[in-house]
Amino acid sequence: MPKSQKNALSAQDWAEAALEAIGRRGVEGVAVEPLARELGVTKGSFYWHFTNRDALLTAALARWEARETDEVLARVQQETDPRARIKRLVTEVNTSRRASRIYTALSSATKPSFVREYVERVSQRRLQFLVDCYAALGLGPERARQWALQTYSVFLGSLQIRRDLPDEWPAADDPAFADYVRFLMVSLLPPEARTEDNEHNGGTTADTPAPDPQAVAQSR
Amino acid sequence: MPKSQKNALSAQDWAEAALEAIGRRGVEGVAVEPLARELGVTKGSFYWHFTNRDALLTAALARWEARETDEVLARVQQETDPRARIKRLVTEVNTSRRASRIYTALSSATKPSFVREYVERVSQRRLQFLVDCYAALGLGPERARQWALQTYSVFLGSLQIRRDLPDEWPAADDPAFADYVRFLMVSLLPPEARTEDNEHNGGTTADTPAPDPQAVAQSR
DNA sequence: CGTTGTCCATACGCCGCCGTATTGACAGGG
DNA sequence: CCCTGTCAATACGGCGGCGTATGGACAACG
Repeated sequence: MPKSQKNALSAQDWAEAALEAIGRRGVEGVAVEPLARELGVTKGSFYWHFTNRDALLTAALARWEARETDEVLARVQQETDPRARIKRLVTEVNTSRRASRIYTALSSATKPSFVREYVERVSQRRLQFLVDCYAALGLGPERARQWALQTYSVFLGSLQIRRDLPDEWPAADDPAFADYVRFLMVSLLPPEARTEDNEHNGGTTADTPAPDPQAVAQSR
Repeated sequence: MPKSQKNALSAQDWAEAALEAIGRRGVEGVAVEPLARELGVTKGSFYWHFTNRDALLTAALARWEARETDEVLARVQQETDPRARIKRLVTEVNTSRRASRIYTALSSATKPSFVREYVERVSQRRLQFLVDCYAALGLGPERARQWALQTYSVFLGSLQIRRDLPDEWPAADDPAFADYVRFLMVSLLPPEARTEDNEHNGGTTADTPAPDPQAVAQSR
């Protein structure tokens, strides 16, 4: 069974290109022939790797779901203190313009109906993660849910504002950005847990030894 | 110049149908022939009222912009107290599922490039309205902007959550909804202005005599 | 009763995309 | 060598949507 016979494309390459197209042109913009042109090949290649366009979309969605749940949450979970985790999630909004474009594109997509399932699962896991964070701060289930919904709203709304009003949003390197994040954390943490305004610990669970491997920047 | 010769369609009818299609199938879903079928006519009718598809989209967008700025803000401005206005804006999220679907569809649209201009103007005016509300509470420009950004994020994020996780969002008639709104208002009002947790006044500007004409419900 | 202007139906050519069928290049393994 | 399996180019039919061209139908008005 021979393998790479030169510059052979893989199904993963197609799925990644599909994700890129989703971010730039929306789900409807994932068309086989234009994608093939961008990859420097023709449809003949595509229909060897996939049975049809829907199969490509499912592959892309599976990739997206993996990245937006396991990987991101694993990164955030390096922070052990719930406050630091929450702050980390809020700042993660500014990590990738591309990721936010893909999310909003998928969220507003309707045509391949199975897209909604993926969006729902990813959102569900993100929200549950926040609920757990607030529960770890000692809040009851109802209160934790309310705080989590509020924080997740800010998270999603920030994505939207960055897209609709890019001029109103401070760049990640702008000092106003750090100011705004500090401001947000005051509203997004219950008063009992508001011991520090920075990513230091407070004493509810554990310490925060993570050296912040993935930084905030890379935006714009 | 004869006018209505029976059940004649107007350009407004087409624009309204286009808006409906945007909400249900996205901007790409605004196709002339399917729309004509839904209206019980053929393309011949359309190309009498409009020169092409882009003209229809601009008409629909103009309609949308008028409704989402002047009309909504005029309604909210019936509240004279800034706190009541802010609360009103937050609860208005739940007035119309249709309006939120149209907004997210437009926000994620890319293909007719002029769509972005409309979205930007509407977002700009909404945010500015919030900035004015917080300025009326006595905050300085920088603080008012931070509070407004936070509130607008919650506003937009709530739209998104209602769409992505409909089961996690309390219905407008659910008592949990009123609970959540009260909870939000605590975080969304600066401490100095947090005199009441309800829609009563506090004494910064004037009273709140509006009899709440458009209620919250109609959701789901 | 013809004329004029409004509103719509029908028919056509075009283009972009989907999916299939067929053929071909090219690498390894026997 | 040839044979098999991998990856891709080409060619084709079909469909749905856009825009045009033309020809009514039908009211109002003289």
